[in-house]
Amino acid sequence: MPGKSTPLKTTYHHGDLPQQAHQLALETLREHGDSAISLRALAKQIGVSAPALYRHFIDRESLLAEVAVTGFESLRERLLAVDQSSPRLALVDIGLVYVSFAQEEPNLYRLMFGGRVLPRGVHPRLDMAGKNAFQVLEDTIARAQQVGYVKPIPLSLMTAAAWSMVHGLAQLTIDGHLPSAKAEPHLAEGVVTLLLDGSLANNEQQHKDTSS
Amino acid sequence: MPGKSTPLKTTYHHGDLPQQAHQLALETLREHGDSAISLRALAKQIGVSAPALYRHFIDRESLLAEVAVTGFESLRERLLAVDQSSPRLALVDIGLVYVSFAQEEPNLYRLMFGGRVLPRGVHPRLDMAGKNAFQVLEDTIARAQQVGYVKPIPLSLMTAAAWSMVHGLAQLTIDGHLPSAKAEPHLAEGVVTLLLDGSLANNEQQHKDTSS
DNA sequence: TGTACATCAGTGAACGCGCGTTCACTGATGTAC
DNA sequence: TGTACATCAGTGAACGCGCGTTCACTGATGTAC
Repeated sequence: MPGKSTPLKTTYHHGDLPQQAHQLALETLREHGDSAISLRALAKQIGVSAPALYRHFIDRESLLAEVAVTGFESLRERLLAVDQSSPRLALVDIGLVYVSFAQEEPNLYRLMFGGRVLPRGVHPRLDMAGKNAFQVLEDTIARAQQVGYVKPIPLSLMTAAAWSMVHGLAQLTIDGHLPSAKAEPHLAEGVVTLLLDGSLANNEQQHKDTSS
Repeated sequence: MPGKSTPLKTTYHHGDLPQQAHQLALETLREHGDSAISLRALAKQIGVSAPALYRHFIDRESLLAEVAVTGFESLRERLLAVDQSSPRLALVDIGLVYVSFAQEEPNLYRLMFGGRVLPRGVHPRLDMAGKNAFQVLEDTIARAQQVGYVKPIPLSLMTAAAWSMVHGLAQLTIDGHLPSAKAEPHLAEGVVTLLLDGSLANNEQQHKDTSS
């Protein structure tokens, strides 16, 4: 029965346990949230004994941390895919991609940013992955600032403001405090452009943006 | 032994169970987060049997909901206490008070807005309490708009933007993604004024603000 | 003012559950010679 | 190419735990007359 999906193998060695556990944990997370992830249940579904998982994960929390890490990596990739040819549009798009990610993966997003389950400073790889994703946002702002598009105020303040905005918007919509993307398709766009064109944009000075 | 704190009573009736349970739950939440709240542990600490709590709370979740409700009420009171004589200053202060609340009560704030533990639509009183707190923010923006201080764009959009900003800033700082208020005392002020003076403020038109 | 009685707020015992994790182990795999 | 041996990836059993919740109950309280 355990060899059902790999009928050629006669051995009881699974061969793919860590990846499969990771994948199943992610699916459970998506459907039922992080608190529904249990090593015993995972092992049972995979068809393996629970202690087997301890060959690959130190404990439950480090499995969660791994899932969160890949979450940050996938967020980072999406952010990197944004067209950077126009600093202004890039900023808006970064914000929208960010919010979309949260809306498509609410439970993963909550795990990544929830704070309760995986506090900062405990899993260095996780902290690093978060930083890397965040870095894409900061780089985009820095680029826009070099080109004169955003106000000449400290980059860290600017970034904090932009990040707060998209993060807050993401959280409030996935938690049902603000109308969802379905109910109000243009809310995110409105909010993000309001922030960027208002707070960040340097309206008192002609900038050398290369976009149309 | 159970009558230790109320030595005059000879009866085993507690008399104050719901309030005391509520209070102790709040303290546990503050120190260890919502997942640490258990009815059995609560009852044990109070010196009462666990089933006794079911005289006053339908289940664990409704106790959590009650705690969250009082959280919203206390947030609302703090927001209402803000000086409203100057629309612009009122807006900034509302934002700062909001963020301070989250920083002072991170676990309570997470319970109120976490989304995982208490989803919207399940506890009507909770939803209402959240709405009432939010309303203070909206009213403040509306007032500023009437006076011409903020841009003439839809109130709901404006409110969503302002709320996203403060909520995001709150979450990111309490979860350690942005420097804490201790490390960067002026971050919140900078971010909030950046938003308000930039995105919301109507810079192209003289407004009739009554402040200095 | 006294009493019968309904209601209320507790009790202890128990159900049934799932969890993370450790232990001593066994069988499979890979490697050095 | 064959073999001894270290290492690796699983196993079943068990530890110890706390949880939410239900049950039938008892003793206290409040109320109608």
